[in-house]
Amino acid sequence: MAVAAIPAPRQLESWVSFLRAHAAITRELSAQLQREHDLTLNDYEVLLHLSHAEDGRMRRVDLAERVVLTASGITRLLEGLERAGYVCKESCAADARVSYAALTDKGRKKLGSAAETHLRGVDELFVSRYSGSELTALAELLGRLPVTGADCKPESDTPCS
Amino acid sequence: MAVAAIPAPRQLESWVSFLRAHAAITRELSAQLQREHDLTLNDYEVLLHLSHAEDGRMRRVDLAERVVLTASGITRLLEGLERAGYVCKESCAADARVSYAALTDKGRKKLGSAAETHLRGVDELFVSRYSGSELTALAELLGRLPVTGADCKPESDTPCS
DNA sequence: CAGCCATAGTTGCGTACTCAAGTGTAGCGC
DNA sequence: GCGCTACACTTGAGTACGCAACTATGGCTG
Repeated sequence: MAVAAIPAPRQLESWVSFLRAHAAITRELSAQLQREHDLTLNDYEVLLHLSHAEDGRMRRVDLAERVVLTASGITRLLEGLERAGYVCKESCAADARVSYAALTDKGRKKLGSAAETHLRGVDELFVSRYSGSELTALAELLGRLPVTGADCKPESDTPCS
Repeated sequence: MAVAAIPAPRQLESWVSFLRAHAAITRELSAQLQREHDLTLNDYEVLLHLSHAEDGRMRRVDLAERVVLTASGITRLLEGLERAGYVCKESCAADARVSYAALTDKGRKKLGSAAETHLRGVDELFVSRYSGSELTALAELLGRLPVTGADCKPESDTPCS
């Protein structure tokens, strides 16, 4: 019957904490970014990834994987960032299928100011609750988790060159 | 300027892992539940919380806090579960403002079968990646994170009695 | 009792996504 | 060259929320 079952065994506690904490923190951080900079948390993450990428640009599909969105999700997200002038579309000479999202100067500047807000928030809600060694441990543990159905795929920076 | 800044210091690694892992895992788990049982991850969580509650029912507002949704979010989510017959609305004799969400037999049964899928998924994607002591450590660490702007508030089971 | 603020819940509207179906291009076997 | 599957991306339709504004009730203070 499994009626009285629905077990909430000890091992699941961390899972539950994980769910709840994520929901609460990202909600707050997203609200902060929205209020102060009119950016989503995902918008911010996209700008951040672009800023770290070679030439400040990435293939849309790789970007999607980084922020764990679908192809269509990235299209719409970038739509907004393009409209705001933070990124622009570039095409690839070697492969007409791919188009890049490239960070503009305006976007880089925006990221700089949004980063202040965001880093403060992350620090307050996340980092400050742990010691240095705890953060290291946490990073190691969380790093084992899958990132897509096909698991981790940390580097895919061979676009079409 | 902060242009070259946008620091991705070591301490933020765990934060980034946290974000990505959550997005990837919940996406997969939600897709599983949707495919096999036509339930959202949040639907499932709500049924689960109800099943643990006294008399299988909770105030909507408490439920909202548990699953980290807003009041309106809970209203709409419960709308769906009520339509499906998994929960039903009950009013409170002592306080006409509150209404309960109560688990039906059908809902309990549904939860039982969905739990198999879900627990398998959680185990596969989360639990199995850690040892017992690691899980304990993780639970402790994640348990420190805030759950709302007003922080943790683990027990609020004094509805109107 | 009247007046007032807090609380529980709902509703309108906007948004950030997803999935499925479509377009255009690349690279393959022949 | 002609088809064929694979890929990068876009588009249409639908969904799961959040926020702000609303109603209805409760409890408090005079």
